[in-house]
Amino acid sequence: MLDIKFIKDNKDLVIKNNQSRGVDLDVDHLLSIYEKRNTLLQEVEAKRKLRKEQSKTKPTAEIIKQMKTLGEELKKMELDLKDQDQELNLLLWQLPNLNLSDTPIGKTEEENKIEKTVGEKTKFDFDPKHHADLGKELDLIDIEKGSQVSGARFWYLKGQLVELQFALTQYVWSKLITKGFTPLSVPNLVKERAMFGTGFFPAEKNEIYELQQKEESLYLIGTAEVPLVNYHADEILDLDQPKKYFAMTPAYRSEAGSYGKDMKGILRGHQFDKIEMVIFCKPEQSEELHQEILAIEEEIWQDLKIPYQISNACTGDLGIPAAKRYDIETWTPAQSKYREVTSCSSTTDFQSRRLNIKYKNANKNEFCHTLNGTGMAFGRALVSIMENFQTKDGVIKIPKVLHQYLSFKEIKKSS
RNA sequence: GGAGAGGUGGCUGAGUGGUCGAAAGCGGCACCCUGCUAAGGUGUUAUUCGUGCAAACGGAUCGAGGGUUCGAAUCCCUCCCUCUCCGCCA
Repeated sequence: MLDIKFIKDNKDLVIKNNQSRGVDLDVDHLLSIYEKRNTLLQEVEAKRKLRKEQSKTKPTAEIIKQMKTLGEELKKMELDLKDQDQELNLLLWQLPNLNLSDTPIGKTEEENKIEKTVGEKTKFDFDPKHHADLGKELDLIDIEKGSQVSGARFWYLKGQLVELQFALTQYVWSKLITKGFTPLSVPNLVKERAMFGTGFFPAEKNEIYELQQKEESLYLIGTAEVPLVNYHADEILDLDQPKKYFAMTPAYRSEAGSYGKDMKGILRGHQFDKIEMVIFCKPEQSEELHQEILAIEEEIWQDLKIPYQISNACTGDLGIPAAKRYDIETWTPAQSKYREVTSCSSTTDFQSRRLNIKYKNANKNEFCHTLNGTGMAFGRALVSIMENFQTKDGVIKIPKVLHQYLSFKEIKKSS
């Protein structure tokens, strides 16, 4: 969320920023509502003052009569005020974060900027198989059973592939511990406020599963970012050292609007396991820490020896809360292209303002910055390994860095 | 699931219809005093919104939202949360 006063003082900048992101929102209208609201607010406050003064003493019958009509007027005005506040908020909620200066301007992901490419695209002297086929042949992925039990975009992973995921978990886990991150085990169901606070609502509401209860609905997290960032909601933090957390959770995504996309294999499902990092820091540290998160993500793919490229997401491809985002895309032989496996964003003070997360500052407590990044999205990591490490005989080699966690060095057909 | 008790400022905790944004204590900050490994004294110390260059002034906030009332921390309703006992349970 942006500061309404900032919007007022930097109208042109906000309009330009919206345009760059393809967000069509009438900022003039928003500001006029704000003006209207403030005028009304002043009138309401004047009336409240009157009432308050009279209420300090026992009033006469005459005054009680007057106050009664005043009360009725006030009630109407307060209702109006509430409407205007709601209208204002509705618009404010939709405003995207401000771009950082080095976020490329563009409309679609086609215009994302490839910052660098690392490693050679894996070469095969045979036609590399699709992970879905490998998964079936080696009895590692059962998509039919998944859809039988839960519907499309669900699956079962089996045997050594699950062991491989477990090895990846241990590997990423210990790496993040080494890097100074604190592991958290977090709620996977959150209240509406948590979703609003992190910026998934209202924009991406259709992507989130809702669990209706008696009264207040709960929502299944699409990423551990949500409970991690909300962990410090309404707090004033001591940020002499940035706070670094990570959590492993399933990520639940309804994938509304991606009908027919990536239907083969396990690239896109309603549920996948993921390790997510989140950092709380002072504003002046956030750009450096963003690079740090990216460096950790890179290190992981380098360790695994999987070729990748880094993409700096253009304005049109950024989510509402992000000011800047890097994606790592690994080489996916069966599709002969780079596919997103991680993403890390700076949300600057967008989330902290919504969630009221401040840090101790000399004169005045200020909103902190929040950053998030994928440690590992296991589904797509498994795809990368399966496809890049396959051999002509239909065997999947295990990356060296994982050997210490496993009792086997390759996955082959059991005879 | 059954029965009960609660949610007040950074913390503890008083306050059951008006003079309460709220006693007192602790903690924090400032100053004073005293020369000894520290104690005492005095003052100050919530958040947020609006008007204003500012000083300042005003509104709102006692878990959240509604209601009753001329007036609500206080009464009523709903929800959220915490705690205790019983039951159940990974």
